[in-house]
Amino acid sequence: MARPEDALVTEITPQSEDFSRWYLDVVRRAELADYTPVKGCMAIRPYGYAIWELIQQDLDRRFKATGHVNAYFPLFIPESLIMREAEHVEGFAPQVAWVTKGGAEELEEKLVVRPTSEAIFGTMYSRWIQSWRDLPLLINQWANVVRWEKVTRPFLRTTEFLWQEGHTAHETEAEAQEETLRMLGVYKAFAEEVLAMPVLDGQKSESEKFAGAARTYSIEALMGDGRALQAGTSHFLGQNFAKAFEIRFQGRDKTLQYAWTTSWGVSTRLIGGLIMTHGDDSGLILPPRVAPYQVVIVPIQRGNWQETVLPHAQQVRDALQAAGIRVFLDAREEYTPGWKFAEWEMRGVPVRLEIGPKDIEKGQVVLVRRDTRAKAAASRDGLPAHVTALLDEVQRALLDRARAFRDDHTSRVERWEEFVSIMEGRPGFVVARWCGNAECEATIKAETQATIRNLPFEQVPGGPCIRCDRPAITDARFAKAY
RNA sequence: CGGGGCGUGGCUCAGCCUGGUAGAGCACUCGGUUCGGGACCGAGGGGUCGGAGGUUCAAAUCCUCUCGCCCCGACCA
Repeated sequence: MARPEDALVTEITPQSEDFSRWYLDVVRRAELADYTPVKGCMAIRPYGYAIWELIQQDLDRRFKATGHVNAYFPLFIPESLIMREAEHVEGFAPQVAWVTKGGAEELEEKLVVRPTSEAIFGTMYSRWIQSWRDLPLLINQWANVVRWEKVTRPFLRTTEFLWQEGHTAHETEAEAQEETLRMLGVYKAFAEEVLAMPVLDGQKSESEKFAGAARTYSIEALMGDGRALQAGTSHFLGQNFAKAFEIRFQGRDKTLQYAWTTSWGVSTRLIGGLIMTHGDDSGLILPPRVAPYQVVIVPIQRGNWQETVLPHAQQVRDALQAAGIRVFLDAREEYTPGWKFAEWEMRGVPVRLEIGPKDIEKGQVVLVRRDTRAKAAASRDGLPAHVTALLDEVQRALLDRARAFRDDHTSRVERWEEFVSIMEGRPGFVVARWCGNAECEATIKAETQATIRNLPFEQVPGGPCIRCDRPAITDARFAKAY
């Protein structure tokens, strides 16, 4: 029996206080991350980092498949470089950490700890790009960045975080635009296929776009408490950064032209999204494709189990491992099976495999799904194929469930009163017509806390703005956001 | 940065109002019995009560300052 003092919040409620308490509990108890003495900075623990590694591997394959290569750029950026793009500085100035001393020496020029790397990429690209033959230049880096946030929360917003940032330069506007949307598509596919996290892709409003970008696109996911999470962004930078950093090339027509650039990134925030999309009262639920352990084997330690049960458990482990399944045999003697069940549920392992004397007699094992807790015996003959199929099924079921939840909490709204009542009560995405006016957007935010998450690509034309009754120019997705 | 709450063994907290020998549960260590949903018995170890200053014969407790965390707002991946 679960002891009451060990239970999580008994029900995941949409009230943000309980949900956020639940979230912090899961992060800590699933051993994903922990607070450090460094303000606003967390330590990602090995289990949490293993999830990040799986995310990295999969994304990296997708980046390579679309022609990108990895490189690494400096952590420090001289003040003069970051100052070159006016909107960019203005946008990031309140959030940057400064280095003013090196050893005992006061620095002649202050350095910022990169909040993002457009400035240094731009500087290097200006040296590397001379001719249209040098384009496109498609580079990604895996790095840490620092943003001096006022309020932090593990994975969702920390002072320092890990991410990947792709920076590309192109010959034409159309090519750069195509790249921007291509990478948004990569993110969407990754989020849905791997994280089982359905997302809505669209364009950011002017007020929400990246500082210095011409256009920003995002994917937005819906968390269990009905708030939206920006899960990835892709920016069409136009020639803004090319002009600021003098990224010029001689074109096919012999004229000197500015390149068209893009940048795009996702961060360890995805792990926060994963937790809040799939978790339940027993803790984390990991989609198999990002589960460090896809199967945990719990041997039933009865009698002389080391000799009667353990060899069978090892054999099962080896068979699953040979089939490419990430499996862990939990043979720790100091914990009872019940304790291990709860522990691995907390940590989100998609499938638990129990094996004890009864099973060995019958030539079977017991498989338990984390997402539904459904328990079934399975023959040891053909087990790897069976488990592989089960993992695929769990992966699919998680996406279906998350999508059903998201659709359930997405409504199209025509009347302002309805908009307000949804934001007050059951939260979620609200799709409504909008005039395109920034003040109107700000008013909506002030009155309801809802912001425009993005503007859908598919538009339903006509009609007045949801708030101000001026003619709408676009549909917009609204939500309270993290 | 505003408004509210909280800092006491690793964790969750009681004790504070009304000053007087630092507590509980869990976790941890050792021994034994257990083990198919967070086992049980016995014996142990561990805290200058976030920090600094003050009041007092005496401070976890009262006062001042400070640091940190959590929640609600303004800024953000």
